[in-house]
Amino acid sequence: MTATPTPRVTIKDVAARAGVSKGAVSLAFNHKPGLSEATRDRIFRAARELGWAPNLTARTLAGSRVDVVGLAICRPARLLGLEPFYMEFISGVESVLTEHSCSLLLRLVRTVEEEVGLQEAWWRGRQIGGSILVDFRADDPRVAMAERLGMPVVAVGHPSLTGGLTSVWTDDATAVTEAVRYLAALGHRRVARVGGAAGFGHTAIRTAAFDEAARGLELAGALQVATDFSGEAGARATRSLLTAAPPDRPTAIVYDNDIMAVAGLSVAAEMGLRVPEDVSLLAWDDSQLCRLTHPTLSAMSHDVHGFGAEVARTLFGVIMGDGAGSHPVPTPVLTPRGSTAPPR
Amino acid sequence: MTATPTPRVTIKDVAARAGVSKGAVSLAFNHKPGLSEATRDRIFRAARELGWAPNLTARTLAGSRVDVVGLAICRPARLLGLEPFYMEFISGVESVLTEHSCSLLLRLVRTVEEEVGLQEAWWRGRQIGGSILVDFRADDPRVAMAERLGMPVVAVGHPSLTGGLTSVWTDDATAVTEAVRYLAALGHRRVARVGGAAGFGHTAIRTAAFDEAARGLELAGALQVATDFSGEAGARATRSLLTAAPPDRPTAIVYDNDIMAVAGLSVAAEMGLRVPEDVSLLAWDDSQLCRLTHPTLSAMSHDVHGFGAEVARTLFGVIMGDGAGSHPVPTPVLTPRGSTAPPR
DNA sequence: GATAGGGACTTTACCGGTTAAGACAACGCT
DNA sequence: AGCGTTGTCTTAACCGGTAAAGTCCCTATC
Repeated sequence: MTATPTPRVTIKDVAARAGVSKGAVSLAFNHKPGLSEATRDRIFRAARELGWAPNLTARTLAGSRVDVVGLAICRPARLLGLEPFYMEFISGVESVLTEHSCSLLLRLVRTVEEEVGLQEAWWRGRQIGGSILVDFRADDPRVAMAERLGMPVVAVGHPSLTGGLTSVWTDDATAVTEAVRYLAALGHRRVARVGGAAGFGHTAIRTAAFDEAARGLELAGALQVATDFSGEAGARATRSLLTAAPPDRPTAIVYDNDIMAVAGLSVAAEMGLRVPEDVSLLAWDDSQLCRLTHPTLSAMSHDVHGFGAEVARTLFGVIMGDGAGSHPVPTPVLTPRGSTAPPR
Repeated sequence: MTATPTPRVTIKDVAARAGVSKGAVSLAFNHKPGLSEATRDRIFRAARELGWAPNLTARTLAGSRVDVVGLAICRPARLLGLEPFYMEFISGVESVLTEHSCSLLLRLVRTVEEEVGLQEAWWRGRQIGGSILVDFRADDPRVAMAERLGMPVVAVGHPSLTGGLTSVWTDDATAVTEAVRYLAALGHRRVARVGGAAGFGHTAIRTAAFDEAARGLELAGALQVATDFSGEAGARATRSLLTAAPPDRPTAIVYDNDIMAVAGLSVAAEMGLRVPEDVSLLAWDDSQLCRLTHPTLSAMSHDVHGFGAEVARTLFGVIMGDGAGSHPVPTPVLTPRGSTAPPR
């Protein structure tokens, strides 16, 4: 990959035009003291006339800031396209990065090991000033990696999974409990949950919380199914749950994301079951998708955009030297819509 | 944004350990001739032992390759989260980039002007080796920009919009025509289209093609509505189209993306109209979403993932010096599912 | 035996910035 | 007058690589 040669204007040209040294130009552009207002003006004028802006690569190499942050997502590419969560999360991250004239370096990887290698290469190569780590699993190798490299990162995930790293997280356990309590309060005794991929730490947390809540409420049934987060898997899981005969069939199903809930909704329709009369459905993540279905989907909603923004803000903090900390963001709250009601 | 200091191992350390000069290490790592096998081995061993990988920033500055490509998307962040298209497109792009150990620099921008500034800064700053330009509009300033900078780019859009730039595009006009013909063949005489944002070039192309097709087939009605691509807008548009009394009411609606079609589907349900008996719906882009609704959505489907991959491949070609060219990818094809049928 | 031609490395000059240290004039103070 | 400050700007080293030019030695050639 060779770059096409272009006559690029450098700091030297600006210095020459302003009649100063390149050091002076550097001082001016970094708003550092040691220059008279007059010279500063001349330098900025010269730069403007030449259309010059500092070369970020050189600036990075020279050891100052790095205005790129990394994000590697470890999920099959095709699956990702479908999940509104990430795109919304990214757009939240971007919204904060943009304010700092910072860009996002994105890469899809196949395995955690591949991600570790990538993050390390990025960091050593000074490609990034810090990184956002997502989708934590138990004993995640990225905890050790970040510590070993001394790389500023923010871990998206529950502190129990992210070791000593600065983390931003939602209290999924509480949210799951709230969801189950709500359904129980409506009168449901047989509740099921279509969960995410078993490998993920947050899935495990939700699974445990669901079990506990069901036990606590002494529900008659509390089945859980693991999926890969895809709509197809959600549909399959729903179909298998709903084929049970009425007394055993769950009267309410909680989904781990909204795309699976949408799939579940259409499976119910396909099986001739009415929502919410015959079965109640409750989504998670609550993208706009939940408001576009009929009936609209009740959901455990949280502000994914704001979540991403908070992650980015926290990362800037870490880069600036803030000590490790745990930043909970608001727990997902129940937003009842048309897909939940008391069982018949 | 300051980088935390970390003892980084550099080419010098590797050179010292292997007992050679750093020039030799550079030769070895770039697979250039002029080194004996024995030395090469020693160098690689030393590098492995120290866990060294070339610093990409320095490599870039020294004027060789740049292994990052840019992508700026000009759409309100919140809207983006919802559109499966981009995430799938990006994952297609990524799939090819990954093979080349190349990363994607992503940024959301508010206006085309902002994008022009950003791309220019990226390019001048040698942050990127090339860029992917999307969402072309008539007289797009990015055409002149790319030519002025001599920056390798690939334009995603019809050649009539992308000037002399290398472009990758789908033949939307033909696809729209096929869609209308299909609906007409089913017996529909009143067909409507819920289109995308008026500013976009591809929207204009589809609008014109729709008009022409409707005229050619002498349809009784061929209304078109512009939206911002959001589900809400799609729902609004559908609602207004379907409130007309039966003789004037369209019996079929074509949508410019799938999210609006999903919204349309639920509006129909909400209004007590059955799909496809009372009104046929036809989506565009065909993400997995279309297979998750009930009824499933007929769609003009194209391989968005493959589209993204082709764009990335083409960009590599341009960077390697391929002349400008026009790369059509397969025209979206009609995939009939459950949401289209002859009108009653 | 002098010369040419390679192969295998090393030297050295960048790339385009940052930054610590140095130079120099003007100023205030004893 | 002599001297330490300040303020303003320049110098030069450095960041971590790349690549052209140079060095050195070994071998083939006339």
